[in-house]
Amino acid sequence: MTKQKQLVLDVALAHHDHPTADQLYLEIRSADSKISRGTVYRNLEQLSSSGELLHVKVSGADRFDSRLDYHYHMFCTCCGAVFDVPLDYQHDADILLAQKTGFHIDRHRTVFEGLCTKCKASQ
Amino acid sequence: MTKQKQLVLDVALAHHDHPTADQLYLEIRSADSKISRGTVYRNLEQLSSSGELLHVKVSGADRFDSRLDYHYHMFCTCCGAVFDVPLDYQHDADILLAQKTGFHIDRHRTVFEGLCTKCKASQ
DNA sequence: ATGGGTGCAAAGTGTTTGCAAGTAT
DNA sequence: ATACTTGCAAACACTTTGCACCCAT
Repeated sequence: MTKQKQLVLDVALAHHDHPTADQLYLEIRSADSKISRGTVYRNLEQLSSSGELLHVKVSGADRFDSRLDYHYHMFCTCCGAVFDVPLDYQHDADILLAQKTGFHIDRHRTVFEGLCTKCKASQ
Repeated sequence: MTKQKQLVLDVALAHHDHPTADQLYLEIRSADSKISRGTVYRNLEQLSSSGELLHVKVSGADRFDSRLDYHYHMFCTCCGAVFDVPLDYQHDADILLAQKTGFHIDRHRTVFEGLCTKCKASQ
């Protein structure tokens, strides 16, 4: 755990929205003006594959989440914001699908699409 | 509906796997060697926003699907293949989430991750 | 000294866009 | 004529990578 990696983790964990790698890079950059994009991307990748961060895969730019449990997201198609969703993860679906298909299922990712409260109001 | 757009639609509809835009471009290219990437991408975008194709958003490269009803997908993390999944679309979840959050929910997209039968066997 | 991590810049991948020319109404 | 679509190439956004260098063991 180098100090760059620690910094990447700290900044990512401080977020409760769902920043993209590049947003994190820019923010981290203001704490360590020497750190490079490559290092930030490499460390985000490592941290999420070792389970210290969650990699949220939405089309466009991937995002990172400090919440580690499996949960769903909502993507506002108007402003691009990503929210955590208060619905339970459906483990059953993974089990059922594995039974039906013979696939090995690790997990699923669900992203709801629509308008957040703000954008809904301004339409 | 230009003949380029028709060609894009025909080739896309002929698929029952889930080709990326670029795979479709390369294939279409063999029927019309003059067609450009821009045209293929533009038409795929138009066709999916008008509901003639389904745009499947997976991280990496977006894919297109000839099945128009909302349904889920399974992404093999080993070989990269994308499969349709035999589970019902959970409309309830959209309604429930809208009630809980006040968001306007259009739909959700679910992608299962794991190993397809082939990759599971070869591990 | 050695092995992994870093900064940098270049390359890669997937996609969009500006524009002149072409096509259909 | 007019509005829209095309082909092309350049630009774009996001991410990965090669490499020389640095740092901690």
